[in-house]
Amino acid sequence: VSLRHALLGLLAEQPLSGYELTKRFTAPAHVWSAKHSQIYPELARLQQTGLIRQVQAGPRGKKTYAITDEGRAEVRRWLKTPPGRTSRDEAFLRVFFLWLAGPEDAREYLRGELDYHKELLDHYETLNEEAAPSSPAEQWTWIALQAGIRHERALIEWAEWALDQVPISGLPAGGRKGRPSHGDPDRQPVH
Amino acid sequence: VSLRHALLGLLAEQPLSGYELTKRFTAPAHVWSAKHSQIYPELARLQQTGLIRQVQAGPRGKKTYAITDEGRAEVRRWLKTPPGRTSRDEAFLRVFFLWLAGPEDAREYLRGELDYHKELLDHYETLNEEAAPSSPAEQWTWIALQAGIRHERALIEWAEWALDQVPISGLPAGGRKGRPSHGDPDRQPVH
DNA sequence: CGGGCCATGTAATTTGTTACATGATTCC
DNA sequence: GGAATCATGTAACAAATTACATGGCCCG
Repeated sequence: VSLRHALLGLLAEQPLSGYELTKRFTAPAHVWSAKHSQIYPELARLQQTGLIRQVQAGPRGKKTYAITDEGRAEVRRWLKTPPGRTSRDEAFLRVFFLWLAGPEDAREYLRGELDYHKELLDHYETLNEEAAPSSPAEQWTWIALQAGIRHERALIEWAEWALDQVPISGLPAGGRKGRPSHGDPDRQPVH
Repeated sequence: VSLRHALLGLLAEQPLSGYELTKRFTAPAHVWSAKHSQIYPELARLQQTGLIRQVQAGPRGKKTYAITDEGRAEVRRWLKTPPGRTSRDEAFLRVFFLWLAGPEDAREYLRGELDYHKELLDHYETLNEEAAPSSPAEQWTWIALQAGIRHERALIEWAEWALDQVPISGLPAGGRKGRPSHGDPDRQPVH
């Protein structure tokens, strides 16, 4: 049940409403994803169990929640348990099956990945330049951001390399120049 | 509905049984995760809709399935749709909340991440050395493997860097030596 | 006064996990 | 013959998505 802890963790930093929390989980560079229809009931449950409490009521029925001491204790307890390792990356999954597509479609897919990760990197680097972390929470967000940057850089380099691995069909042979050998010599390109 | 396509994609390479598919989704370096209790019903559904068919029956009630032409077409169609981008990385999520833990616990967490990614990298590099991809499917698996390797390397470097950012409590100041400045100068370590 | 966003909720459905259940084969 | 692993399934529950539903506030 990680959504619960994600909500608690964000509320530990500052009081927020369900709507504001939803935006955090929907934003482009989101770390965790969830829809409002999952968040509102979860907030209700958290309040019932005393891990958060409503601290404000604004216009339009806005409810702002803050974490309680029990909530903070729960996050700390959670942080000491081993993290779940269930990875489910659909974009990455598809790479394994690109042999089913033609070289044309495969290249298009990789180009799409390249663009996506370039955009994300760009976004992260903007955040990084604007960043001036003062609070501990902001400092850890900054540390996490560095992971994002390194991650995106790695994937961009990979996508560029991968594009170089799949031949350009429709062009006479010789379109690509020397590819660095990698482990096994004479590795043939796909297709 | 990505599990469906993951199953189809694997069956496109070779006929497999539910049990064998389950192993693929449970293995350490798995790209997608699923339990047998989700896989068996999904296989039944895929068979009913004609995307796969049973091609063999072995001992112990083993059923081996193969993809059909319609199934292959469905994978190709899927590959042309934009990939889902729902990221949910619990281990990464926790980093944002490490300010709630003490420096001691934060360091321990990062050390855990470092170990985990080192082990994975080691595993991937072993696979890479053993790799001799001949079929197109194996070649794309190999290309995907390179992404994994770059990914793990990036995260290992990040974890090492991050460990250097959080002070070692219980030791007199001066335990750490010069940290490279990164963007903003004089950025203070956490806590 | 109308369009866009703020703001919250519930219901229906799908997806995923955990637990329950069973039995065959192989290897020692 | 007993333990490990192969092998498949169902049921109950939890988590997540999609669709339904409603209304207030703000700005032009």
